[in-house]
Amino acid sequence: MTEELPKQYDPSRIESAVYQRWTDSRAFSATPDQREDRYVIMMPLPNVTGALHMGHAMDNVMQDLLTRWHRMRQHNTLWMAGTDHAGIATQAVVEKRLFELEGKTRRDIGREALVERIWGWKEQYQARIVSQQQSMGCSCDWDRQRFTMDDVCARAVRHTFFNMFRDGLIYRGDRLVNWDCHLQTAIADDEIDHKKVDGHFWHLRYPVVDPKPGEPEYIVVATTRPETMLGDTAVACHPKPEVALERLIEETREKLAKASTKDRDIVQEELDRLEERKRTHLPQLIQFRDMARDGRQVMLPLLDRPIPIICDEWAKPELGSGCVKITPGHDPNDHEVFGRHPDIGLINILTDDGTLNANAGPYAKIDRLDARKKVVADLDKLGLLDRVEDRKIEIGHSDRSKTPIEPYMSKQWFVHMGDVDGGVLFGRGTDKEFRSDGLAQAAIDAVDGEWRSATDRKLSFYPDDRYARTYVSWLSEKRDWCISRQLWWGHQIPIWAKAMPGSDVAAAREQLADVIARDDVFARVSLDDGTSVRLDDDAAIDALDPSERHEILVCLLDRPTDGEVASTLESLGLVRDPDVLDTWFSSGLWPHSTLGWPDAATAALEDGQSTLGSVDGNPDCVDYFYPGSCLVTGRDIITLWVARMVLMGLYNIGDLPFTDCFIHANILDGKGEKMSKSKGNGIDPVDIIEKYGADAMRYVVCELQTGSQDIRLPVQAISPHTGETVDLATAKHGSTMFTYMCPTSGKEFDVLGTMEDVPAAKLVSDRFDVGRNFCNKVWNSGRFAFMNLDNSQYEAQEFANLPGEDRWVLSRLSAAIGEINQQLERYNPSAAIGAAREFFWSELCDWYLELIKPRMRDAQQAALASQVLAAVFDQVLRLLHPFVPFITEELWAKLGELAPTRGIDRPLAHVDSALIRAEWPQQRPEWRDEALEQHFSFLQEMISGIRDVRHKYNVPGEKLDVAVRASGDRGSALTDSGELITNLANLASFTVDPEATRGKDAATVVIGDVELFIAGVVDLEKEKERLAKQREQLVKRIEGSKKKLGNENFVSRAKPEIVERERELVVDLERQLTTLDETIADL
RNA sequence: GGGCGAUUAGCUCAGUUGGCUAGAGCACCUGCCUUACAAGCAGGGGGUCACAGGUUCAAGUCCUGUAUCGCCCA
Repeated sequence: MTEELPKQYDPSRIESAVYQRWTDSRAFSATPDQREDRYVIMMPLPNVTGALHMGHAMDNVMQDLLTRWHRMRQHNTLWMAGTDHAGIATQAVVEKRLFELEGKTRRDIGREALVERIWGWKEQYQARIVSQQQSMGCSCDWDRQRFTMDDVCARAVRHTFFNMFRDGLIYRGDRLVNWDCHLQTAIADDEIDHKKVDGHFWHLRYPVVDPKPGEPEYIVVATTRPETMLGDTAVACHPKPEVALERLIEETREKLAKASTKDRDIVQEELDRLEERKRTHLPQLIQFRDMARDGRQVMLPLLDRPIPIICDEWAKPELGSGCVKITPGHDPNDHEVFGRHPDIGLINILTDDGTLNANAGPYAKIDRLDARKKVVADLDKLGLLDRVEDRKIEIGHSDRSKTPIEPYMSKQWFVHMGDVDGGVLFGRGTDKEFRSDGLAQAAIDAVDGEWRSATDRKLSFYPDDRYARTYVSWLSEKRDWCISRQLWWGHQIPIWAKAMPGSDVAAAREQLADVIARDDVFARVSLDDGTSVRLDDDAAIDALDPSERHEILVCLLDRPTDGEVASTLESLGLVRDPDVLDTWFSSGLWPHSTLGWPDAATAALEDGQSTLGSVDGNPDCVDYFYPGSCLVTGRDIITLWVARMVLMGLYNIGDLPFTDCFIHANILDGKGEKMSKSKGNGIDPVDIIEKYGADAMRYVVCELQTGSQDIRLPVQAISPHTGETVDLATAKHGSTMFTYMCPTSGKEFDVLGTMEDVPAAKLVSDRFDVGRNFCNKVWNSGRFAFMNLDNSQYEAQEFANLPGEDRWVLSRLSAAIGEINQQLERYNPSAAIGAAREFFWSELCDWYLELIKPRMRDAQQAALASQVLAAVFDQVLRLLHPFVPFITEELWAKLGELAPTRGIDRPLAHVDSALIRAEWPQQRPEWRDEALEQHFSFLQEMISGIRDVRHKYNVPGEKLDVAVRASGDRGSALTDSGELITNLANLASFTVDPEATRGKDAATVVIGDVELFIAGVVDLEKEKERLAKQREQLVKRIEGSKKKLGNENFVSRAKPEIVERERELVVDLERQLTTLDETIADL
């Protein structure tokens, strides 16, 4: 026998050693081979901005669960790990730190030095993230780890960019973008946080140029950003104010008719206002319209620039004066107006850093927010400030710098998402090549339509398909994707450019002839209207307008090219674009870039990494592991990332990166706020693991993952002053949002770990107690098993000859395997682990282990009992392994020492391998025995009944005499189970007799059709009371059922089997009532 | 403003196509240190399924509205 295990499970004693065994034996590594069954999960790459919290732990545990499950099913399983450079986020963190610690900006130290510092930050956090993931037990193939900026990924980025540029899907254009003045970069729509703040609505007067008699002297326009008036190029009024107003009134009437009593007053008020407005304002609105048609102008104050009055539906006749100022350079809606009226022109008044430029005249070089005050003051002085209104306004703030976003015209690079004439070719040059209308449309079809890839794949969302709608509705907008960022950290755009008049283009083309003839170079000439022509398209080049300014854009395919070709380009005056690509451009390629695409054989690997090319005649990694299986993530990045991966995968390879998208819950804190490190409510999974163990953490996380319902995890801090736990949902804050008061010591502590003078607290949650308890139970069931497996031998057994309890536990085991499989297939980890727990704890531990204890003490019976125990325990460890891998692997090793061969009718496979690679349990339908299970339920009910009486009459430890009145099959079955009942109910004697009667001091228990008489315990009054209570409940149920059956409609309309079931129930209940009544009468 | 969710025991959550007495864990109460496990065992109490209507023989489940909370988009 091996050394006895300690009574309490101590995860810290085994976890790192077990993990070491896995990595030493290369248990996680995946290599292409001849297996058809394969399973590939690409980790949603955490970004290197900071350490992981419990939200990431959820994501990682779900992936590890699926990975381990499939690996045990003997699929060739790859879980690809890695990290994301997260361009703007990481640069912002490092810049912020640079400023805080050294008082320097990025411009002070320069591009190269900043990028070097960011690499340093990345190394630090990547290592931290990987160590966190390893503590959790993540079984990724670490040898294949990638980083979105490493050589393999960078090459994929370059190839994709090149191909898209060649196909005309990437273009450069002047666009209104969301500008972060602090970070000085464009940011994507989804990086903006809309906040409601107290603001003002300034009403400004623009004098009418040469007003005719009866015309107003000025037109009033309103704005929340008065400084933008410096960029105004028009004032707009509605082309059909009378129609627009009438329509609004009509709509409001309809709304009123449908309004609830509560809203009625508000809607009525609005209706009154509109009707009043029609009476008072309509003539003036019509007058404005006529002035616009007449080509009249207003004088833009401060700059004294005449600007036209135009008609456009963007003007709202129901609001303010009915006229609106048009600032195409600094407002997206106004920019659309400009699109309809290009003649008005567009003026940019901003510079990159948010100060005004020369177009702002006297306001140049002033910050926009200071200029706002000055503009307002100056207008006021001129008597042109009509009034100022206080108002809640919504302002977009940069997610990264937390400063207000400005709409800003700038040259940016875009991916064309919409449909293209002639369509887009996907998977060019592969055997999966197909054509679709456009990039977005292909990604929509992947989930929404009849479309299937060449390998018959489509995309589905689990466990709730409603997220397919989120995905489709976002893609349906087909908005072009701005992929350039004015940052220094990221993949620099591989374009060299030079602007020149059309007349010079032909000459430039001659100079570049050798370069553009190369396969790895592609050149275009960008035209003013945003389109472009190929530089090698002679006819198009000759047709260029010689007086227009054009820009030659040369794209280089690969980094090795850059050296020689770039110097040629630069000698000709072309300059490399300084911008970098949006992070999602590289992470969108993740499912194939990591595998070595476009050419696995030549992928440049780092030391110690597994090769991506083919080995021993097996396929290379791209061919074998792409398309993958499942993406596991939270719902917040469906649009950001899932959609991008799909369209990039389709474009480059012609197939989906995965077929299943498993959307799991987000982890919230006790107050219902999303967990985040920067909010101070983020629990570090490592703190949980230190306190409870990795398996306990995993167990609870699995149990929490039900549907896509978000999960509340009450957070407690461990006070650094007293060591006690403090619930953060109710604790009082200290001097800041991130500090709390320790109730006992009255001292302050910090939850971010960033304050210098305040001690930091670890964050934990008592929700993990459950997991720790579960692991301890598993551990102790192991202790029990090992104590009894001394002489365990394997000998093939005939299932039918096994004792009842053995057949019962094997029947239940088979059911549990089926249930666990089904729940895992449905992406319901909570139900899966619930089923596993139910079998392990409530059936195996609570009943089976208790049942075999007497057999274990009997030398004759011990051998068989321990053989069955070893086999069942083997299966339990396998079933639990994907959920709680460390403890099961440890116990598995011990089990192997004691019972090297295990099984019932045949030896189980893989007993000598590590559990992580052992075969997943097979269901044995022939072991299911429903009748036996029913008999056991009956026994369990009887034993509970006896225990209840024992408890009620306060005879906890005494051996009792029990007689049962039962006959026929039931009687003989009970006779057979006599020993079992005697043991579990702790009886002195157990007799079955069709004629048994209640002794005068016996308590009675009625279960179904039998009566139990428990001798020597009864207190007559108490017994009457107890039975009367039972009778009352019984009568209530009978009445309920009879009422149902008395209902004509129920009998005629309900399904026959439902009615029949109800009838049987009444018969059964009434029989029980009769028995009970007899007993009561007897008393 | 538009869309999607949620509301079930003190807490955190399950509850399949409507159909037996609405479940689990934690917490609580009672009794047990029974030689695997007190991080355990045995027993128990606790719910007008947010509210109001409707459909149905039958509603936690389906429909409509209301309230509160959350998320996404504009």
